[in-house]
Amino acid sequence: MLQTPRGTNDLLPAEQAAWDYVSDHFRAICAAYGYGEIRTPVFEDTRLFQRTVGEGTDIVEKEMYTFFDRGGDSLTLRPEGTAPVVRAYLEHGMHRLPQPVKLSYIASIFRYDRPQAGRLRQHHQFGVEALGESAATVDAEVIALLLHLYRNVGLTGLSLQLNSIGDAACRPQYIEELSAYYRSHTHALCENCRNRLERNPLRLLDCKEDSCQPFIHAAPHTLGSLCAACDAHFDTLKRSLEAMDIDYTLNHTLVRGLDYYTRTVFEVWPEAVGRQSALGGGGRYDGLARHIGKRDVPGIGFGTGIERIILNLERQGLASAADVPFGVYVATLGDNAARYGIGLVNDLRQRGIRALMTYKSRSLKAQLRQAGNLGAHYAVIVGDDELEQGKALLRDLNSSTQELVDDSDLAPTLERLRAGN
RNA sequence: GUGGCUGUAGCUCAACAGGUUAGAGCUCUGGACUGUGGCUCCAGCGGUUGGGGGUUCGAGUCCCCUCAGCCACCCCA
Repeated sequence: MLQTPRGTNDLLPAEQAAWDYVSDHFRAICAAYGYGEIRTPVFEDTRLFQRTVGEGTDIVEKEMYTFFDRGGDSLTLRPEGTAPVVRAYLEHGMHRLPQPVKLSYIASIFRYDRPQAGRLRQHHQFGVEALGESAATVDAEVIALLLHLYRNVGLTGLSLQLNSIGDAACRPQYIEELSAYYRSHTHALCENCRNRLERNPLRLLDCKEDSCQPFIHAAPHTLGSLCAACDAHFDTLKRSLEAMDIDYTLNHTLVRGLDYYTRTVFEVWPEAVGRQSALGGGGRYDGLARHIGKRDVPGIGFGTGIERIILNLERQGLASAADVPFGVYVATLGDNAARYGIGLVNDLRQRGIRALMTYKSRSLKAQLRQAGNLGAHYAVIVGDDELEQGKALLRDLNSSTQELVDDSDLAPTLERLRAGN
């Protein structure tokens, strides 16, 4: 039996309601904040991600779905949402638009990873990017939008983890400081950390190894070595968040996995016990555009996992059931009535009414049972008797009452009933 | 990529210490009620016990491999 590739899922009609629910909220909030939706290709030139995400990262090193097309070009299934949007901004000359340009997206993301609950090889993200403005008030807006989304869909008990990792002016010095500190303790570090020290020192702060925790605690903080400009930027961000009554937790170990981040970095975590997977995260990436084009474009954005939002809603017991749309079931008896029924159903559908009927000859009992199962509100019952009189029985399936209605009144009556539903 | 747990109808689960044709509930279909749903009762459909190999007279049950899901790690969404 063939099945979905590992780490991928079918989204069935019954599960669609939850997706629509969160997607509708996301789109409404984006509209309120002035973010326009953008769609970029599912695959891009492999170099886009190599240059922006960073050669030393897990994504580029071992998680990308990369392939050569028939023309010999190396393409990669989108492993994250930001780089393609920045690419589109540059490609379409959006620097001529009023800045910042605020874009939102709903996109599939692909990463070759070992699957687990809430961790898939193809997952989906809501994301937002504000491009062309470096003011920290934009950072605050982006964070507010994300938390607004979580609040509106009903997620509670979340914590905003916040940090600033500096920029080109001060980060190199910090990394030097951090490396120097760690080099003095090399002998006591785990093997992984010894590698990090060489390859990606910032990630030393991410280590979960017990024996490394004391070093993380004692290590110099990024916040302690920010340059004046970054310090002021972070200060404005904090004050802006406070102005919106947004609580945050300063987390000096939060450095994010991708190389392109500068200054602001943040994640939102579910409150649940143990180390949970982040619901969403993002940050500022003022150096990213340079890797793609000739222009410097400051930017800030977030990505948040749709499957994880829904998973957490379910864990909170907030499964959203689909509303059953107004519907009519046309039950017929006999060949003549069946033909009449096909015409009636067709007419109702042209009017936008959900109309259903059986595809083969079945007992009236079976047809009404199916009408109930399909969630129809009304049944139209037509047999030879009704056909002769030019009438049909209109049955209210909730109240179990029915009346004889003129054929010509049927559709208008149902339209009226739908309006009142 | 590492370690561990799990895997029986569409769903939720049974099946003594290996022993005849692997059961039940729900769902679906039909009937009791030849033109009136939901309740009840009856019946039917539905499984190469995730897949492959091995041990054995005999494997859902034991062993190996493999696939998938889950948990922890890794990492993040």
